[in-house]
Order: sequence, then C-alpha cells, then structure tokens
Amino acid sequence: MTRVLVVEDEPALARALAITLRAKRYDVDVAHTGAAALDAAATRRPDVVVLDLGLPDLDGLDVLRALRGWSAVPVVVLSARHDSSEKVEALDAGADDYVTKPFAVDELLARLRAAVRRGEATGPVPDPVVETARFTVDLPRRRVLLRSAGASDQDDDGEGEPVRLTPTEWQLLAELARSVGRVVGRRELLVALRGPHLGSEAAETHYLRVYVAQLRRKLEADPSAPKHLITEPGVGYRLVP
Amino acid sequence: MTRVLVVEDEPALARALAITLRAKRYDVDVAHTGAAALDAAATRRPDVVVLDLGLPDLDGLDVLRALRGWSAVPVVVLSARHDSSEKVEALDAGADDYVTKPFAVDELLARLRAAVRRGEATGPVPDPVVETARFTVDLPRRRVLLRSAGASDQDDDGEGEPVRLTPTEWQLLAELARSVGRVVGRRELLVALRGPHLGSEAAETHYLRVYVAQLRRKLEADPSAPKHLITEPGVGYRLVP
DNA sequence: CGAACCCGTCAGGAGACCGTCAGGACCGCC
DNA sequence: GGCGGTCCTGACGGTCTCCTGACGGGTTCG
Repeated sequence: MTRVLVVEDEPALARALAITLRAKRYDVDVAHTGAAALDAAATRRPDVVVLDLGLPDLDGLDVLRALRGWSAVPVVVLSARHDSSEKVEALDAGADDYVTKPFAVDELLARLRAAVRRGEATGPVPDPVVETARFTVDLPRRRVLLRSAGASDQDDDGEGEPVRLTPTEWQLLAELARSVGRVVGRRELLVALRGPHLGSEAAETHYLRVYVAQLRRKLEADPSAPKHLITEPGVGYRLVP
Repeated sequence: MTRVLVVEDEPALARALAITLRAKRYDVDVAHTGAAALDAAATRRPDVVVLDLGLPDLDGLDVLRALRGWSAVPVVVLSARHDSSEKVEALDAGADDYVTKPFAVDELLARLRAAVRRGEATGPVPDPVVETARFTVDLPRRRVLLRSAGASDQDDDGEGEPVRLTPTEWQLLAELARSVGRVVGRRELLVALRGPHLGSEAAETHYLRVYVAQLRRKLEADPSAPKHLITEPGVGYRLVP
C-alpha cells in the first residue's frame, strides 16, 4: 500500500487529511512538528510526503532541506501564502509540487498521485542507512560508526564508535552512500562538494583524490588497500558494502 | 491496553467518567488539578487525554499549552461554554477535539476512539525525559538534574542536583533534547530561540556559540572537552546520551 | 626503454570556524 | 533608585579545515 506522511500542525486539518487519505486506501502517518516529521520519514520510509510550511517549531523549508539531505522522497508542499517568492523557495529547496491553501481536496489528491508516480519512476526509496563490513553510514543522523575492532568482547553496546568527519569529508561520503554500489562520476562528486562552478580538470580531480585518501585513512582498515572506498580509474569512485 | 488520562476537578463527573471508561476496558488515570495533570501526563504517558477546561488552580488552556511544549498526545477538551471563541482558542492551543457540556457519553467515547486512532498514526510518543551519563533533561517538569558527582554515598535521593538555567539556556537545551542523537541545524536552534526573524549569519552563529558555551559550563564535567553537547562544525550541534 | 598518464601521499600556508572573556543595555524586584 | 540577573554584542587567540603544490610508484603505450 502507498504510504504517505502528513506533516501538519493544525489538528483539524491533519485529521481531515488523514481521514480522506485513508478512505482512498493510503497508509497514513501524521507528524505535528518538524522534528517528529524527520524522525518519521527516516523510520517509516513514506512513499510521499505532504508538508505544511506553517509549522510551529521550525521553518518548514528547513524540514524540507534536512529531508533532502538524505532522501529523494517526493514532497508536496502546502502553504497559506500566495506570493510566488515562497513558492520559488520551496521548489528550489527540493519540493516536487506546491498547493496553496485553501485547496480543493480533489486537486491535492491528483497532485499526490502524480508525485507518487514520479517517485515510483525513480525506483524505490533507498535505505538511508548504508552498512559495510567495517563501518555504518547513517544519513538521517549524519553520523558514521566504526565497528569497534578493539579486542574488547563487549565495549558498550553493539553500535560502534562514532567517527569525526569534517563537513567536506561527510558530504563526499554521503554522496557515495546515496549511490551505494554504483560508480559516482568525478563531476557529480565535485558538484556536490564545490558547487557547479568548477576549475581546471586536473586541479579538481586532484582535490578529490586528497579527500578520498583522507576518508580512507579514517574508515578503512588498511588505507593503502581499500575494500570499500574503491577507485574507478578514469571515471570516479564507488562505495561497496 | 489503551491508557487515558482524565483531567476533571468535579469529583462526581470524574468518577462517572472513570467508571464508564474502565467498563470499556480503558486504563484510566484521574487528575483533579492542572499540576497533577501535567505530572500524570509525564509519568504515566497516556495514549489520550480528556481535559476539562474549568480547573481550579490554573487555566485549562495553560495546561494544554504546557503539555504541547513536550508532548504530542491527543487531547479532547471538555467545556461548559458554548461560545466559539473558546473553542477556537482551544484548537489553536493544540487540542485535537472539543466537546461541550452537557454531552452524550457515546459521543465522547466516539471522539476518544478517533483521537486514539490518530495518535497511533503518529507513532509512539517519544520519551520526554532524556538521560545522559552526566545529567537528565526533564522536558515536562522543565528541569535538568545533574548527577551528584559528590563523594556522598546517598545525597538526598537517587535523582541528582537541579541546575539553574536561564530561559534562553533552557530553550536551547530543550530543542536539542527533543532531537536527541540527531544534529540540529543552527537555523533550527535560532528559530527556536529568537523567532523566525534573523539577522546576519555571522552574528547569529556567534550568539549560539556563547550560549552553548554557557550550557557546557553548567552541565559538562570538562567544558573544554564536551561529551554530550557536541558541536558539528559548519552545521550545528547535537546532544548525545 | 622511456614517456605519458593516473593515482596516492605528504606538507604547508591562508583563512574560516570555534570557544572564551568581558562589558554595556535592559528588565523586574526589592 | 539601587541591584541582581539576563540578554546580547564585540574583540581576541587558538585550532581545525580547506586547498594547492611537489613528489613518487605503478601501469600503459609508443
């Protein structure tokens, strides 16, 4: 069944949406705050999200941006404002569609169906937690845990030791984790790290090499013989579990 | 079993409700005052709350607002007044439903079932008390206890020593506690502290740094080597247990 | 066999980022 | 009016991060 997450702080509207959607045979989750929304998105893995921008605890756009840091789930934004500036901002932040309140329920349903179709076209939502034999990349929590290789039989718990990564290191690793198993081209990685304006080819690839090496030093058992951060000569890099 | 908290000062009505609900196989708690209600909501973690607005000690709406500061539990409001202004206020404050007295018991039961269903959709309520190795953040009571590191074997009880926090410090800590384990972006924190209207990027982040430092001074064993109030360079902060 | 190419490693300087201290403005309370 | 507490901003020093340059090993191709 299609699962939809409704992020809406106003109880009355949240309830109305939930009832309507359940009648249409959706599996509905509801979150009233931004924090709960991010949590639910990570644990429940909805196929589509309906996001009201007028949240109490934090700006709805921030929720959207945080979500886009690790998930490609389609998002339909709800807003009371009619000016187009907010609409532009929302779409820039990664919204798939935009509906102004008050809205006709039928219209919302139609846009929802379209968003779901689009989402299905891009394949099922990937697991936001990537595990390898040596470390775990937790996209939603923005953390990477290293399997405690220490001799201790039972350190603290079964999780592992967190690794400190610099922002650039994390962005690079996250980009690879999002396409785990697949080769990621140099250009793709560089755009994620430095933005679309790139310098000379040679200098940029060199930049990548340095940071991949740094990641290997922090994550691989033997940095000179990497098992997970693999080089694809002439193309880019790949993260293999 | 579904647990319901009844907040009702009139003994006769409270008793009648309790009996009716228990007959329907609910697990019922009763509170007669607002203070007791907040306490019970924190310790017993009901799945739904029935709240009478006509309380003796403090305004029922204040109870509702205080509750919403840390919990998303569904609340059905009871009121003797018929004017719609109070109804609007209650719904604005976060009530899920509204029933005017006198009411038919069947109707209340139906609305209660609906509220519970809605609550289940949002997933289990998160723990409103965050514990770390050194201190405890008690969201409902708006308190933070420091583990008595003192040599005394048994200070007063097993709780710990309360720490005095300024309003801003508390809001900051609470915001982190609500997303415990996850990174909380600077923007998010600032919106919670200062509202949505922000100044220059540099000045605002500086403001954050000062208050995080202040919190560390009050909570961390070694403020210069924090173990729980962790900074995520370039992004924000994180509270780790 | 040498040249060209690609990759990985090390090192270092410029700059950004973070933490700390201190002091003035403001507010409520005695 | 004095006073304690809180909020907020400014200045400063230390640390970490980013980025580039130089060098060496391995492989491929002329």
